[in-house]
Order: sequence, then structure tokens, then C-alpha cells
Amino acid sequence: MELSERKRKILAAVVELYIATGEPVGSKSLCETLGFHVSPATVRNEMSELSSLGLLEQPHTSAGRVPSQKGYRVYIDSLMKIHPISREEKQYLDSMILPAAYDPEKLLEGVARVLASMTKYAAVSTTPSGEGGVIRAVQLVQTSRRTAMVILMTSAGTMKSRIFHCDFDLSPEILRVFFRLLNEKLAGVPVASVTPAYMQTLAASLGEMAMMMSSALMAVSEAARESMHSDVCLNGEVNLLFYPEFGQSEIRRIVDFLSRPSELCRLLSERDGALRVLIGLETKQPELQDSSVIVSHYAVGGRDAGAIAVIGPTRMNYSRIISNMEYLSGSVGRMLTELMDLD
Amino acid sequence: MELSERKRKILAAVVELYIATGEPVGSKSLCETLGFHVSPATVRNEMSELSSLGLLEQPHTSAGRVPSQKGYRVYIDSLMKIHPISREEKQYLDSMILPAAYDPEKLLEGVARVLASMTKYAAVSTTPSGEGGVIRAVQLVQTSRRTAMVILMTSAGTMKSRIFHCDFDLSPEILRVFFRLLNEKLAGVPVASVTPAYMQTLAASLGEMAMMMSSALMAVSEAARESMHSDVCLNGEVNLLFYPEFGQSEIRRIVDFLSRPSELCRLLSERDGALRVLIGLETKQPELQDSSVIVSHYAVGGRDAGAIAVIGPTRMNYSRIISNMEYLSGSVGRMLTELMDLD
DNA sequence: AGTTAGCACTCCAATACAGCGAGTGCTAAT
DNA sequence: ATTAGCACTCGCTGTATTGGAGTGCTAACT
Repeated sequence: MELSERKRKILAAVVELYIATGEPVGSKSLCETLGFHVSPATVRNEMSELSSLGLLEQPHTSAGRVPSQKGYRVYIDSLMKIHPISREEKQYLDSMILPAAYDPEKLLEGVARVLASMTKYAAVSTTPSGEGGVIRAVQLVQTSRRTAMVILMTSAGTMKSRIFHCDFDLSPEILRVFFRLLNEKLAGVPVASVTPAYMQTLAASLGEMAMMMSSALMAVSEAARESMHSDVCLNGEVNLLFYPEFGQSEIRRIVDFLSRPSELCRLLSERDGALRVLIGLETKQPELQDSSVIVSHYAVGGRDAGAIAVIGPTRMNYSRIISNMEYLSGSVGRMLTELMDLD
Repeated sequence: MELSERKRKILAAVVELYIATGEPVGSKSLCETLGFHVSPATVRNEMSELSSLGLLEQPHTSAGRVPSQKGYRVYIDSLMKIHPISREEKQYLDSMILPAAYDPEKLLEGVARVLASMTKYAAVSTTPSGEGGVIRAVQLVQTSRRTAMVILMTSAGTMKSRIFHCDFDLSPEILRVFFRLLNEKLAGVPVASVTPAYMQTLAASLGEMAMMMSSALMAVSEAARESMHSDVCLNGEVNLLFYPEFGQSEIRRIVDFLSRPSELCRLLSERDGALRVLIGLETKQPELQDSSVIVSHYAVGGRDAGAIAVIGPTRMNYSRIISNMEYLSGSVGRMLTELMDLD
């Protein structure tokens, strides 16, 4: 399907005008935004052909045209020019996420927040999953006389903590011993293999220390289990309220869908290169019929670790958002890689 | 203003029926739910008097009655009987927040989440502010070869961390020295006095160590500054979508209000005993005209530290929510007190 | 052949209006 | 004091009317 240059320009103009206004675009108003002079009648003829090609559609006979799902597809794949991200935007994004760069969960939560506030759509992010990684280190922090926190860091960029309680007073010396033992035994061990059974055998090898450390060991195994699954952070659902194309009932359906983490996960796992745009039913979700999703994956230490996504009406400002998301997922990956000292 | 027993019963029944159905209640349907036999006409007479007392109002002449703000007030202050919290509810609440009990911020965030999911309204919580407290301990955790995290715990129940970067490789020995120095110098110092100027004089007293530790000291002062202000966690705004009394535009106004943390803070700072119910304009917020807010404060180590709140339509299930919130704020205070080892 | 002006046609959206029914207030009887 | 009866009010729903934006077609023009 090759389109004439003029058809391409007209399609692009329809998409952009519709994105900007949210109203079906008619031949007359389109003429005004077109860079060259043509009469409304000519534009009508062209639009009529674009309609029969399935790129535009009419809400009803006597209304303007609206891009179809296929029309958006063509626009995104070959018509749109991506607006490179500006220095100010980079600085803004960095400044918003940098303060949370020490904790993967906080970081990804912050990313969802900034993404939502910047785009004015709903944003989702997943924290990295420790699934394929190994334990990099176990840290211990005393939190009160008889409680301490274990922090388990994995090569996949996760960091989980868990508190444990002893029935004797902790001292820096004891913690040092615990620390040495735990790291000796666990560093380099695949996270997936840290099962309760594994901990049992580990405890056995600790001899008399096993008793004292049992609650610490339990905390470690719980932290390992938690490392295995990735959390989903959702933010900015309410932004969707401000788009008139979503009515009360539609919003409810979308919000309801967004509240189901497993479905969101599935949506984010769709991949095909680093960044993907899913338009309307391409998401395979009837609830998202009039929404689009932009998913961008981030990598930690060279391996795919998680994703960030924006969900908004199909009439989204794709070009601006895509460049921002590319930058953000790059930053996140870099920060986590750095945090994990994997560079 | 003393009401006859029958008027009290009728008012209570109107409030409860309206809370349950959301529809203005008419004399006929009210008769059916009333425990004793009276005719609709009698009820109409009573309701008419309650109307002229300003306790009920009519959306329009030929509609049923709806409780006025004053009517809710009377109901809450003297008619409602609080439904004590059940064992299952307690267990559910505990199980939802316990896993986050090691980090005040996560805990309060979790509280907002569980409160929102349980009530199906919007929930807010504030993290404790370190303002009046002193530094209890500074912990250090190595996060990579040249980076470490400082964790600053205060007597007010706050815990803030910050990462710092050195231009030399860190070792457990160095960290131990840092740890000892920091705690020697800072334990017991009021958080409010840890200004950059204070850190300057502290650095001076460290002699040759000052150079090596400068980034760590900076991290501490930033963590202290952060400890001073309390975060506001908001959750479940979207729940408000499901109440028909809120139209699209009203929801937008409410959500917009909720997105301004300083205003939320002001709202939560209203206090008068541990728990307070603000109905409609009692909140002094025109945006919350048709909403009510229930605020419950929690204490850490015997001192007021923060608050949790629920925001929903005036037609809220007050009795259930109040008992749940009382329990929750008690739990939170207890957990934080325990975490801080202040018991 | 491609472009354009003119015009009849379509169909949504807004407005007006009638009829229904839930609920009230009043009156008169109990 | 309570209740049955009844006229009245007023929002809601459904139907008819109208205005206008936008289209598709045809015929004239370049």
C-alpha cells in the first residue's frame, strides 16, 4: 500500500489535528492547517479514499474523520517524526528520579509517578525481578536492641529488605559474625535456589550458630522469595478522567482493568524491540479499545529487567511521549546497573 | 435541641437508609425499615419537622429526604452506635501492614493502600515528621564498591536513607570507623539542629577524617533535612468514581484538590481528640462540599506523630470505618514505637 | 485528468414539550 | 395524636422539531 505524498500529508495532518483537539476533523478546518493550498473539495476526495483504505473512519455520515486503528499504525510507523527530547526535559526527568536511585522499588515507583505527571496519562512500571540472578550481597542493619534488617541484593538489580527479631540483645560483633557467615554461604547463589529447603541444609552446615541465626535465615529466605516476583507500580489513573472521550463507564472499566496487576504484567511483557506501541485492540484487551499503550523495556547489566508503560487515549501525543520514555527507560537501566555495580 | 425518641429513630433510619442506597428516602420505604408500626403520613409529619429543624433536606419538592450536614452531625455525635471491629478485620488489617513494618514510609504507604481498599474510598496518610525528635542512630550499608547508604533513625519514628559515593574503595573497616564517628557525634542531637552549618563545625572536629567523610556527612545532613518534613501518601482516589453522587466534574475537582499535598496536610492537621469526622463544608474546602473526611491521629512514643484519613461521599459508612481507623492508627503507632525501640 | 465551486442530503445535538410517577403537604375523619 | 385521601409539584423519560456541520456528487474550470 503506497500512498501518494499528498495522502501521507493529509493523513498525518488528520492524526495530528485530532490528537490536538479531540474532535473529528472536517475538510475545511483541515485545509487551514495543511501547509499547501488545496480546496476543501479536494481534501474531501482524498479523505474519502483514505476512508476506503481503512485509515480513517467517520463516527457518522455527517461528521468529520477520525483516524482508525490502522491509521494510527501507519502514522506511528512511517509518518510521525519523533521530536527529540530537550535538555530541559532530560534535566527534569533526572531530577525527579535521582533522589530515589538507591532503592530499585522506590526508583520504579518514582518513575511511574513522574511518567504520569509528565504525560498526564496513566503510567505503570515493573520493578526488576531477581528471577535469573544470583545473590550479590546480604547486608545487616540493626534497627533496635533486638531487631535487625537484612537487605538482600541480587545481580538482577533487586534489593529487598526484611526485619527479624532475636530473643537476645544484638551487638555489632554478633552482626559482624552473621554478616560474614551469610555472605560466605550465599554470595553467588542463584536467587531461585534459595528455597526453605535450601536454607535448612544451610542451617545444618552452620553448626551451633544455626540456632542463633534462625530468624535471620528465615528473613533471608523471605527476602529471596520476594526478590523473585516483580512488583507493578501504577500511577496517575485519575489523569484519564480529564479526557472527554472517556465517559464515566469507560473510565470505570479501564480503572478496573488497571487494578489487576497480573493483567498489567501480561501487557507489559509484550515485547518486540525496546519500545512498543499498542493501539486499541492490539493490546488484546477489550477494556482498552479506545486506549493506547506505550511500553518501553529497561535492561540491567545488559539483561532485560522490567518495563515502564504509559496508558492513555488512542489520541495520545505519541511523538513527545516516545522520546521521553526512551530516555527514561535508559536512565532507569543505567541507574540500576550502577547501583548494582555491574558496570 | 432535644428530639423525641421517635424523631431520633426516624432520623437515624433516614441516615442509614440513605447511606445504604444513595437515593433520597421517602416516607413509604422508610416505614418498612422502621422497627415499629406507623403510617407513612405520620412519618411525613415527623420528617417535615426534622426538615424545619434543618436536619433533613429535600433535593426538590417532590423528592424524598436526604440528611443535611447538620443531620449527619447529630447522627454521628449521638445516634450512631459504633460497630466494634471484628477479629477477622483486625487480622486482615494486621496482615496487610505487618510486612512493611520495618520502614515508616513503606508502612504509612501500606496503610493508605489498605485503608483505601478496605473502605472503597480515598485514603491519605502522613509519615511521621522528625521535627521534634533527636537522632537515635545512623546506620551505614555498603551498596557497591564505592557507594554506601546512610540510614538515619530518629526518636520521632522516622527513618530516611540516602546514598553517597566515595572516590576510593570502601571496606568494612572504613565503614566501621565512619559508623563509630557518626554515632558518637550525632546520637542524641536534635534533628532540627543538623543544618549544613552544624555539619561544617562537625567536620572541623573530625580532623583528617573530614575529607574522606565529606560525602557521607552531606548524605547525613540531607537525610536529616528530609526527616523534617512528613510525606503525604494518597491512595484509592479512583474509588470515588464508583459513587453516583459524584459526577464527572465533581470528581475532577476533588481529585484536583487531593493532588495538592499542602492542602491535604492542612486538612489532616485539624485535630480534636484522636479521631475527628469532618462533614462537607466543615472541612472548609468548597471542593469537599459533598464529601466527608475522617481523620485519625497516631502517636509514636506517646507523642502525636501523624495521621491517617479517609475521604468519601458524605454518605459514608461511618460506624464501620471509624472503628477500623481507630484500630489502624493504634497499630501504626504501636509498630513505629516498637520499631524505634521506644517502648 | 486533476481540481474546484455549488448544492442537496444526512445525521447528530440541542431544544421544546407532554405524560408519568414518586413523593409531598394539607385536610378531614378517626 | 394518628391516619386515609387527594390535589399538587417537579424531575425524568420519550418524542417531535430544528439548526448546522460536514459529506458526496455533479458540473464547470484549468
